[in-house]
Amino acid sequence: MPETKCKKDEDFNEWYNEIVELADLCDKRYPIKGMNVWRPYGWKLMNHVDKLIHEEMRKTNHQEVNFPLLIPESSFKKEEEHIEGFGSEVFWITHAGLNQLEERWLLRPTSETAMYPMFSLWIRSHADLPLKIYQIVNTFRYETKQTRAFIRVREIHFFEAHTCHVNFESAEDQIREDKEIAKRLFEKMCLPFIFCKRPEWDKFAGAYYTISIDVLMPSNRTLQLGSIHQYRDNFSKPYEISYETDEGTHAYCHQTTYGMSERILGALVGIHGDNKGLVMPPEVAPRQVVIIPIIFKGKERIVMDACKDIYDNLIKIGIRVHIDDRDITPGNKYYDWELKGVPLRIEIGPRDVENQQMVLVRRDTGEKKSVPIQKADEIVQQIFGLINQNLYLKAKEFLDKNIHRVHSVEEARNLEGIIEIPWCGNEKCALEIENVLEGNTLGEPIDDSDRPDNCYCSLCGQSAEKWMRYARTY
RNA sequence: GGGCCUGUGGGGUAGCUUGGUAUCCUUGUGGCUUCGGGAGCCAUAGACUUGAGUUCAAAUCUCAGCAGGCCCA
Repeated sequence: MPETKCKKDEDFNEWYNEIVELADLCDKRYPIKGMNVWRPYGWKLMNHVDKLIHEEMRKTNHQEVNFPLLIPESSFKKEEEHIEGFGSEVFWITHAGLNQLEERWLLRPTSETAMYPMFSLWIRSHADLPLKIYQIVNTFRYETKQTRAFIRVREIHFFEAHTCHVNFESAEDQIREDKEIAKRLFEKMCLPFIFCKRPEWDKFAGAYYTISIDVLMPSNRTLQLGSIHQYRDNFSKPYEISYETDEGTHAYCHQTTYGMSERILGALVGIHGDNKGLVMPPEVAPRQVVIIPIIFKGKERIVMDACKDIYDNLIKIGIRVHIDDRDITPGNKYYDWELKGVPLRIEIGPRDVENQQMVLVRRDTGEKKSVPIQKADEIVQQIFGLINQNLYLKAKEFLDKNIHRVHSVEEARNLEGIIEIPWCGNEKCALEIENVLEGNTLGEPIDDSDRPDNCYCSLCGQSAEKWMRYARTY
């Protein structure tokens, strides 16, 4: 049985490193740390994830834009907290050709400071609001820590939505919509997640508050897949994004942003994969069905014809299907497509053609069965449903099993995964809990209104204000 | 910022202690035979991170650079 050298449940990090290269997702040999080459299969996969995002944006009336990569230093420096947060990790451009630039430029670490001077020009009246735009572009951060394919990189494949609203309440409505987008999107990718409201000292630089979207990787470390930020008027004031109200007065906009990256791909690989390779949910699989002809001498024609019939049948209902007619043995092809995570395999040999049957093999369970060729379209769609359900439930079960609500650090000490523990609201206590638990503060749950009544801060013993989540993170 | 380690065909490796002939697996290419879980045979291609030094002779020893990994602050 051919499998990865490193086993997923023995050394997850090594397994992950092995799999991203074996499956042709990326090439890490590019000579700059944290900048990997997207290979065709990986890029295709990313495009399919992006396609789901584009769909959501269309449904929610966001317009796509594309801003320049470079930002003048003066634009960047208008919001103080923002500079402090990003200052140490931006790439600077100081020269052009043989000349030193009069004003330095930087590669966007995110696009607030590129967009907001333009927003200031675009928005004049309440009729221009809400403004809802987004882009999917590369952003740059000079990471000094260890980099990891798709998880911690220096050139980030970044989705960012930016919105402007007449007031705080309207921006809050946007955040409600953002949360719904996340629920729909990640369900399609079979990725159960949690929302966390990040603690004051760890929110996005310049934000009023930040909500993170976190998944739990098999290593029991969390991976943040996205952020939703409420800016209030923190940026609109320094960038002078104001409008004329219907009463003729002037007011500053309230803003939100929504960010996600190729970390989604990291989660798909890490959460669904196994020791045979990737396991892709049908929604994002570049190839959803692969047909393997089993050719015997003299029977080439009838087998290929049957394959073609099934192919036509599936393509008609929009399935991404591929006939693998390479001149290598069938077994070789099986391993290849299992490595790439194709959800469903169809085998057709002379025996099947005779019986008007085909062999179906599920990637997620390995289950194999013969079904009538005529019903291919119907059965394939039905099985996609089962695969989605199975992948989601497996991941959900793992997540639920590893969220632990406890009342003291002693109880938490030997637990893996995500810890929820009562906390008094004092930053010092939280940081000390981080030390004791050797984890990071994720934030407080927002999706349940549970308050830790009659509970006491697990550190100082004062009456607890909220549940706080801790975990080891990527 | 401080410390430690590594660099050999496309990939994975042996050789380095004790200087002299670069090993094995995989992959690529051409051909014949094959095809229900990585088929076989034949032919063929392909590497010592860069520079300097020591030496008759350097993958091997020394120094420096570049690149990567890990640990600490």
